[in-house]
Amino acid sequence: MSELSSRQQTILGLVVKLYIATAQPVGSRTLLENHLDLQVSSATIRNEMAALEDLGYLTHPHTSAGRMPTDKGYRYFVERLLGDIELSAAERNTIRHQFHQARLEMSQWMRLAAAVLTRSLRGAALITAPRMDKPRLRQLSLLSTQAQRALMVVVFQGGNVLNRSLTLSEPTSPELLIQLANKRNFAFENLDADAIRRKISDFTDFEREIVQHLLSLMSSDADANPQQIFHDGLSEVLQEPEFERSSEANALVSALEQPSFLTDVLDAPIGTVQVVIGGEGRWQELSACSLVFAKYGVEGFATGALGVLGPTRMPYARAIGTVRYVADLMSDMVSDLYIHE
Amino acid sequence: MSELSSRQQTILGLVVKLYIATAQPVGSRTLLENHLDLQVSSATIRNEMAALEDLGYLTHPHTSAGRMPTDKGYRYFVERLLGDIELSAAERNTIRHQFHQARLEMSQWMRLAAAVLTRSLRGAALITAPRMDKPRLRQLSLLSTQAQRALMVVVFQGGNVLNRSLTLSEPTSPELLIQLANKRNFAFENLDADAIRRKISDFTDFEREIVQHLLSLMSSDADANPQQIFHDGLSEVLQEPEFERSSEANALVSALEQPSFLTDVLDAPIGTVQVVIGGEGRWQELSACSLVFAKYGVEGFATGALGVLGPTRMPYARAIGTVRYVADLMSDMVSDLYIHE
DNA sequence: CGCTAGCACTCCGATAGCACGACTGCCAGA
DNA sequence: TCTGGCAGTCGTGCTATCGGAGTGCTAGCG
Repeated sequence: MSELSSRQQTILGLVVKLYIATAQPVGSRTLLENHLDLQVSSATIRNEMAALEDLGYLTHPHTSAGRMPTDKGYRYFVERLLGDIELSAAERNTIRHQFHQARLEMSQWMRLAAAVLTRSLRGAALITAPRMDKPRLRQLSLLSTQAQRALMVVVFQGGNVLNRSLTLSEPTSPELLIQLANKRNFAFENLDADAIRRKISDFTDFEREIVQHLLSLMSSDADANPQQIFHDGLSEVLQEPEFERSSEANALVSALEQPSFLTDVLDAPIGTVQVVIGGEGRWQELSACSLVFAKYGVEGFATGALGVLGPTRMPYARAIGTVRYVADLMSDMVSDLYIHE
Repeated sequence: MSELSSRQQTILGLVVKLYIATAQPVGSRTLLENHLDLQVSSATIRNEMAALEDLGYLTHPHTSAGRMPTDKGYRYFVERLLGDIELSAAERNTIRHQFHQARLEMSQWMRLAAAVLTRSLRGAALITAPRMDKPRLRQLSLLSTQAQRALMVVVFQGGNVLNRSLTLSEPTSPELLIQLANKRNFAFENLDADAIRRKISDFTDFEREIVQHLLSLMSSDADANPQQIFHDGLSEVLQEPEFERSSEANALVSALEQPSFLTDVLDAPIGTVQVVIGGEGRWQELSACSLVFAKYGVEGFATGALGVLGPTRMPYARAIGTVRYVADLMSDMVSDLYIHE
């Protein structure tokens, strides 16, 4: 990314901001009218704009239209021109306050996080539940439901609860199931899947059958335990002018409905906010969108992702600030709730 | 609803069918071309169409356009003109087969039901989890997580599992919690919320605190336990021509995002398939849509709803047949899984 | 050498006019 | 009671036109 003169940076920044605000291509004259403090003429701006276009930061929808940023232009803007992106103390307070009022429950917090992002950014909020990295067993229950059927309830260290109903290969008495659960409960307490797998040779065939189910439940295998992506605010995004044409809107909705899609996209180191602009070449469906997201949770323990999806013409500063703050809050939640002292 | 002559019924039926197939207003000549067996002239058809319009079953978008059905026309069609709406044996088999391959789990079945509806009807599928009418307790666990925090895991008769983390009013030892859970476990086994509430006077303050949480978890109160509505196939619907204009699409998406909205709509006696056409006057947002849905489950025990949302121009016969069949399958699932012998 | 003023040029979008085709409504006659 | 035919209505697609917004270029100024 070659260096831009200071004046080019200013102009690029102004074009991006104005375009974000108005959704209209901005011309040299319009730019001047909105920023009277620019001490140059419109002709100069035209020259600089042409230069920025040659460098790939701006485009033209057609000859006699104003300029609008390219994805590269947005990227430069986000990485180099974005100043202070901390939320104000007042905004932080409002958000924090809402979280403190909610019940101590992950699903509540997720719903709330989505609502906060949606409301403050007018975009679609996405959030995945935190997934445990190496879940360790806390308690295993087996309850008989029918002769060859049982319900397995597993509580993990940290308070995650999963359950699954099993079909058994042979009829089994309720007592036997309880007995088995109690036995394994002590033996497996605090172990992760690998440790349990190492013990598997000690078991009878029947025990092994049960333990296989347990292991499948504990694996973070996407097939066995599909990850729910909670989303909210889709209708907000669809109101943006770029989704007037139904084909654009459709691409977005389809993308969101593909369950695998977002888990592919939402991968980031924890603590940083990632920005994917216009699908960044890799995701055709997102060509009109940007995604601002962050991983939250405690690395190596339990992590999830949350973010906001909007048109490329998105208020990046606010988005980055808000996503970061909400992710921090959610991380606190995870470490508070899951890592009990 | 006044009586129509047999010829008027035929014509209304043909208009509805043709309009559903083509999404174009159908004129008298077009109707004849598609149904050469009609032994009348186009002029006669025009007369009958005019009569049907006077009676409110058809409209005109403008003077020189063909006719299209009104909501009243659709309703007449659905209630009086729809013949055999059983699925063919082959279709039933295909669907049943898919269900038998799935794991024995409600969430899996819901996902599958949604997928089946979406694929066979090209509409958005909606489905709520079965909610127990009077849940009876099977097992209660209390696990200590922090000094003043505990995790409550409740298994209901039938194998539903819910959990919630609690904040306690005073520090409590893990042992005490386990002890309490065990004690209540026996006392509450197989009781419903009312029966438990009747016993509440026997308890110490601390026990009462816990039991309050238990009761809130057992109540089907919408605030305490918001009902998830799973949906799929939204993008299919948005491809229909009536959602070209983004405002229509938006109304639909907003409606789906309002959590309370669908629980209001989806209320029906079990066993029958309900059809809501064009929002039926009550739901503004659905004015371009129809909703074909049914309640499933076992009345008085656990029930949910499932259905399909599409444009009013929807293939009602297929929709009603498919929704009914899938609802039946889901009911079997509920009685099989929840009411263990 | 950089900046500016001015001008020619391009292109979009809105508007109007026109011909075409689809359909209705109606009337007279079988 | 039905039908054939005809006049009338209205949307659609095509074309032409016009104004406006904005660019690119060039000559001239500091």
